Amino acid sequence: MPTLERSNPLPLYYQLKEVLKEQIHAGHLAPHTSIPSEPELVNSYHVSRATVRQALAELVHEGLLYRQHGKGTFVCEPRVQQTVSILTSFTEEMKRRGKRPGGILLISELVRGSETIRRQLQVTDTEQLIRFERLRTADGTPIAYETDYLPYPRAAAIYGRAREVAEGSLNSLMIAEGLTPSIIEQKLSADRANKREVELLAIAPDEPGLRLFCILFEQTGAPIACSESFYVGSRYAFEVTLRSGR
Amino acid sequence: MPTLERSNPLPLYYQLKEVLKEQIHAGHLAPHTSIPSEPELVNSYHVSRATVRQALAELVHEGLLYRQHGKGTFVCEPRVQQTVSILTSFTEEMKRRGKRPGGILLISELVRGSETIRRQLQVTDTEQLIRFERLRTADGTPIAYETDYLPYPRAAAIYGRAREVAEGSLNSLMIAEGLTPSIIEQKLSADRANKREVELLAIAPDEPGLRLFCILFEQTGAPIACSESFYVGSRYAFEVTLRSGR
DNA sequence: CAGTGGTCTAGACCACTTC
DNA sequence: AAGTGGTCTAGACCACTGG
Repeated sequence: MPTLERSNPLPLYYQLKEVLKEQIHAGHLAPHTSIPSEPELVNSYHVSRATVRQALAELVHEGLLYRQHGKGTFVCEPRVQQTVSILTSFTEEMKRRGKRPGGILLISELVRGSETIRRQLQVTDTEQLIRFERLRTADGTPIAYETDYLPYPRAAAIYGRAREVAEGSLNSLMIAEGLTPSIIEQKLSADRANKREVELLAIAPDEPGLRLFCILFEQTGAPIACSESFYVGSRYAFEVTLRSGR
Repeated sequence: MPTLERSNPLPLYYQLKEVLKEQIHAGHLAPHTSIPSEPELVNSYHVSRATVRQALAELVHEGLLYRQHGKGTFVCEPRVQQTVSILTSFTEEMKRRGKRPGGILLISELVRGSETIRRQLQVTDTEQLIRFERLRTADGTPIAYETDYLPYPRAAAIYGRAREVAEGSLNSLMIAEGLTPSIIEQKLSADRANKREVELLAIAPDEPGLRLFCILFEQTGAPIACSESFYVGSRYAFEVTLRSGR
């Protein structure tokens, strides 16, 4: 049994979480089997009950465990453990699905942008917007056509590293530059492709697809990016797993 | 200032949550303003710091508050406070959007069902499935066509109250019968309508729409229902708000 | 420096489940 | 009755933020 390190800068409850996660993912704890009780964990790891409970509460929130009053704490089924994923990151999602993510950066420029987008990004009247146009691929097949907007003076570092966006890693680039998306607001509708999309995605003009509008916010609610994408219907479906009673 | 009742069967941390929620929704605490600090709440409500922290932690999880180490606890913007809602309940979602939800129960029957659906609902070889077919409307306009499946012996009470499903409240009926959906797995793709959908929804044969496959699970991961729906693209768009770093 | 939230302890009592 | 998780207390020390 691994032990928790008090010299480790990571908190004890976090270390305990990692240990339990590791045991679940390694298959040492099968779905619907109970994990050790709170007093047992207290004795095994030499921490207080409050620390154990903080670790367990977070794992319940993350969908790895469920608890039943008077009975015990149990391991969730793998399907329940899935992360929520209606495209927080195209690149990450493709990897999750076992596909090779790729892309082409078609345009990167500074523009004024429409009033709607300016309002969404809450820019002042004189500020400009960074605009990227990207073709996104999975295993080499074009899947979607995406346009991204970021507020210029704020995301200037991103614009300077535009070449890296070509590889499809805008999301990780934003995190690296200190613009961490914490809230994602999305609107998803069925639509037909426009001319440019038909051409670049090489599809029939009446092929149905999914149009996704997306606004990213920081934890505080400050907008840091927005995007519009068209996903070819026959090549991509969104998957979402939600846990209620959070 | 409201006080917490120790005679109240509801836990103190829960009562404190309700008080804070009430103050936020009433607008007494504006977005990005700080709420009282932990010691202040301890003194005001005569509870321990752990109780205060449990209340605050849950409100952070629900997207009502955010915290900054060393600075304070702040009220999130309304948009961040939105509930995640890619259709956990059509009826509830329509109310949220200010539309009058309605529906027509076209069919309620017991069937064997396809092997795919039987596998998803994990029924034994001899068990039957309840099958509902529903037209779902908002302000009288047909929005979607939905087929629901539930395992028969388990959801027998639902079948007995099938008439109530007509009003579109299958979700609340399930909760009332002790089948509480806790995890929702959804797959959303762009598609064309089939003949029956074209007819019942009164749309053009090539009108694009959203096809939603949905499986509901209990907290334990046991499946309790699944459904397939077709939403008319020009009449409905899905909205999702996600909070990462949960 | 004082004030904030982040982590942690060692207890206590209760409600629910199982036997 | 024994074991489980649910709630609650009264402390403690730390790390981060601001003036």
